[in-house]
Amino acid sequence: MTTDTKTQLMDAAEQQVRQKGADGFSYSDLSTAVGIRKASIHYHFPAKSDLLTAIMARYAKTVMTALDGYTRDLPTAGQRLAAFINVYRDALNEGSTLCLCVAYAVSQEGFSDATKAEIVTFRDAVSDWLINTFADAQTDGSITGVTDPKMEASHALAVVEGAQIATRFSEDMALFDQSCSALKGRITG
Amino acid sequence: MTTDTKTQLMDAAEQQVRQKGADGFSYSDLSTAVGIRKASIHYHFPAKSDLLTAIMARYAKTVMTALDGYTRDLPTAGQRLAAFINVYRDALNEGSTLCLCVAYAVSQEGFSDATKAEIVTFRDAVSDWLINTFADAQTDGSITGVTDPKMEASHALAVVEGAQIATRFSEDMALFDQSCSALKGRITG
DNA sequence: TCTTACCTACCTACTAGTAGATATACAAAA
DNA sequence: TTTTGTATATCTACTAGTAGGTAGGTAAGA
Repeated sequence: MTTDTKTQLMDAAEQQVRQKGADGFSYSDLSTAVGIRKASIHYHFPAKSDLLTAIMARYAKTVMTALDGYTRDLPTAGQRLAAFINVYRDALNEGSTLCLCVAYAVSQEGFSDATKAEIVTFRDAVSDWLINTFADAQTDGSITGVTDPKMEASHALAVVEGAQIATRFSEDMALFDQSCSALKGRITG
Repeated sequence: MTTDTKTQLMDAAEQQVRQKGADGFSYSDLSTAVGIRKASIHYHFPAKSDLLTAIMARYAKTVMTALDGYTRDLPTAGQRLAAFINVYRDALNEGSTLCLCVAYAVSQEGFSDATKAEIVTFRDAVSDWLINTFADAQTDGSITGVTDPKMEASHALAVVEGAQIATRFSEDMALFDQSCSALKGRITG
């Protein structure tokens, strides 16, 4: 099965952004990666900001589909939180790549409104998912000590994103696990 | 009192890195900010990597001096942890700037060995400070539920750095406080 | 007179982006 | 069936602007 050029471009761009940031790659890099002339990329994505927006939108869709899948398939809030942590663990690739959102955090100022909007929408969706998960935990008791789901949600997101940054420097996945273990330790079922 | 050019350059560079990342500013931007010709910057910092290394080293020194001051002046581990969280809170400037370390995280791959070494040294120093703080908490009881100081240290660092990222997008300091409140809530004295 | 701290003028390499030609495929009209 | 038209996806060749960095000169102070 051959992947169409547009998808190949998005794949390569996402990879590069997560490795080096939005300012860390060029259309020239991309053309080498995909095997297409630099100018041809502009056919699919007229401006770099279009590409940046497109990969953020796709990333949001992919992650939210996974999270919604956990809501459907995993019976307890604790299991869903564990799965959530694993999404951010897998995104690391042994420290070589970051979650797209973390990678976007630094360059954020130079982004187009469309890109920024896509990021905010994604973060809100993840937040809501976490709030629901912690609210469920209050009912099913699968996570200890939950009194404020909203607070727990922003705390949990900070932990996994912060753990990514730490692991990025150490290139040791054990540090990610150590950073998250206080959160994981509260899962009882 | 007039600040010397080298310091002015480092001040401007640090500001820009924390706003836009290491790839987000140029010697040209810097020359405008400081009022010196672009070529003259090379007199003080022959290569951009020299400047990047210098501001990381200075930042590390400043932060560690502050933290060591807390160890000296603040009687309980709880008070020291609260002060630590505040360092990362103040670094945010309402969401417009990040801690230099977080700002460096994305571009990290393209850095010189000297710059990387400076980052690692700094992170190790902060880690050690946190480990000592949590170890003290086990003795003075000023933070609840501390059983593993090393684990607590990496957890706490992840929380404050992750909280910075979240706040960066929302530009609402309340989100930083909310993300840290689970950690702060464990301080009893 | 040597050092410090700047300058002008320049270089090469790369950036995003544009213009216009071309090859292919597929469908409607002659 | 052949011709014509059109959309898709690519190409070559180019632009203006910016990147980091260098060469060599200059003015002031120790």
